[in-house]
Amino acid sequence: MTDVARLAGVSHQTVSRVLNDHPNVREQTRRRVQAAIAELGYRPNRAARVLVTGMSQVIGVVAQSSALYGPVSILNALAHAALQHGFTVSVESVRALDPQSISDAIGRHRDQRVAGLVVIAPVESANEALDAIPDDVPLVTIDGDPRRTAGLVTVDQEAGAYAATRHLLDAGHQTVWHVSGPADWFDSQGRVAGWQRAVAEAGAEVPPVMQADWLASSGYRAGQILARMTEVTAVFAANDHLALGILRALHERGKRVPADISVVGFDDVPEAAYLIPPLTTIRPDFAAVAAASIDLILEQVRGGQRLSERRILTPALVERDSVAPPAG
Amino acid sequence: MTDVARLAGVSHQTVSRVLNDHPNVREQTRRRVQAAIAELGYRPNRAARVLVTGMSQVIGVVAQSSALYGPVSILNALAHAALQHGFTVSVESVRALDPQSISDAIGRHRDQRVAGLVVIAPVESANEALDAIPDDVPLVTIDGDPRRTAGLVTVDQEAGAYAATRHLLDAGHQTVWHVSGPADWFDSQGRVAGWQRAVAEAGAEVPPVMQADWLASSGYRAGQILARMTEVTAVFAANDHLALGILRALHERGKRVPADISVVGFDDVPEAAYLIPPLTTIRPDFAAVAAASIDLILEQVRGGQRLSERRILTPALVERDSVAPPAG
DNA sequence: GAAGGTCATGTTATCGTTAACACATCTGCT
DNA sequence: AGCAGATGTGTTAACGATAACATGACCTTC
Repeated sequence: MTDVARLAGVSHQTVSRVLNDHPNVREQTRRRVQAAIAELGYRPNRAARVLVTGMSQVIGVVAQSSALYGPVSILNALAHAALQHGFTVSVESVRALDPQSISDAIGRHRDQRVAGLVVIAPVESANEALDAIPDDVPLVTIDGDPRRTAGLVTVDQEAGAYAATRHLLDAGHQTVWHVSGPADWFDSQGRVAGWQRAVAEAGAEVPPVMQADWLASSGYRAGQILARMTEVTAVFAANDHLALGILRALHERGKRVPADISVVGFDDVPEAAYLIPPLTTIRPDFAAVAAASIDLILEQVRGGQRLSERRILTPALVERDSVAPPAG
Repeated sequence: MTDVARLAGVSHQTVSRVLNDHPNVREQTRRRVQAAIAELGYRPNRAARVLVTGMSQVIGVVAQSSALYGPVSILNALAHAALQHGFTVSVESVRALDPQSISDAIGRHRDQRVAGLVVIAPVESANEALDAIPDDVPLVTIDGDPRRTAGLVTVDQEAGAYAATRHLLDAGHQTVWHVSGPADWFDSQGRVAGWQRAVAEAGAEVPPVMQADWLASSGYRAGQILARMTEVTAVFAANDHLALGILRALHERGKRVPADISVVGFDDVPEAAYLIPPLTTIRPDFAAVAAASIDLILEQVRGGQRLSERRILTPALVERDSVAPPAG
């Protein structure tokens, strides 16, 4: 920086002003400094800036490491959205969402002096660590506890589940079965709630929830059971991978989809359109979730205070070929 | 840090020595300092340390943002492997792997003073940006150009493809067709080469390559063509999602798998075992790729010089139900 | 034309850490 | 006892940026 200042014939402070777009610099001086920067290929030292300002241009993200489509899509979109505002994201992946792991990850972020924190906190056990974060750190949770008052961005799981179930009922099914994600995920809870509401509103009997995790393997196991029950004609799976496993189990036992049983998924993974049969599903807008999160966090960074605003995004139904009227 | 020093009754330099595990500190002093650190909840300021040492404990990773299973798995495993050595990874996701985007990402990493760089560089266009990196920056490329001499970690695409093709030939098929990934990916090129070698070695005719990308949609299109050609009895797909699309297209046109046509994929995504039928595929060890990369980069960080070592990992065949002898 | 502003720039102090060197105090050996 | 070398600790300077204040030049305004 000293070299740049010397070459441009100004003080280092003026260079700093040019770098930070301060208003009080003569146009001519600014150009001279910029030329010197370009000529020397100078790049500012972030660490020095962070040291003196006490804050980096980085958004810290905490997420569970997984290859699940939803979280991965959100992560990618977060990086992209942040970049458009001149920020970088730094992701701390945790193995499991226990309070200790989460607060370790948050600690590592705070050591880096991140400007704000985005935590993908889909389970209850995250709350404890979240509550321990000092109030002066901007915070947004994605898929977090709907009951918490902090900044929250999420897709409306209940509305999506309601739409999926409603779609099956509208096709003429008496009732709809549900294969759910892990019980401790808020996503699962919301989807169960939306499904129950739709079935109950239709005056139908609400079948018991079939508990699973998010993977095709557990969908397959649930499907094996569903295939044995002759009264089942419609299933809403909590995500597309579960649906994939169900499809396979039904196929194995000679149940045709959608002729014998209709299935709806959730997420609209890229493969959904190429399953046998193409899967009707619910599509959340992950890019919008990310954009809203970055928006909300930057508002807090600029304002210097916590915001407890919520942004809830409604997902859309994508119709394909896995739903038909019941056989009878 | 000054507070800690005062509480422990030592100088700040001694605190620094305790923090960095310097040998010349009396055991008793060390304990006193550690107690003070714990009592005050002191955490060192990374930025100050980076400023003075000129290097952070961060490994910079450059990857294309995508939800593809392979890259995502590697990313997660990299973070985990780095953490075990006290390092953090920082990922810069680029939209496309053009030279400009890559060198921007590398520039952002260097501004942060990363200790080393891991670039997932599966296409030729990455080379240009890679060559522009100064020699004193530790560098490892994953899935990079096999012809480059820099540190390289990759799975042996050719061996995997050879095993897949061999497996089909061993089942009795006259020849094997191949649906390939994008032509500019080294992964694709390696898989094509392995497939060709196996077919040629068996003295069979090598069919033309069917060009696709990595997505189920293009697998579906390729499958529609394959299904029309009565002589096709065995297909090796460059990845599992392609295979998924192929499976669907074959099913639609009344071709049974594996009775009429056998299919092998690549990657062993978690859903592979639950396709219709369960997919025989090649499983690369992504965790091992990540571990080798971190290993190799840390060796360079410690040694202070570039290493042009290569670590090539052989993937394994996973047999399921999508392969059978030809019908005739 | 003197007072008071604004504008453009420079000077100095500071952020929190590690490096380099200086200085005691021990240890073991002759 | 005396001295070399190890051991433990303190002092000072630096890393590269921004903040806060100081300064001088140029406008207004009455």
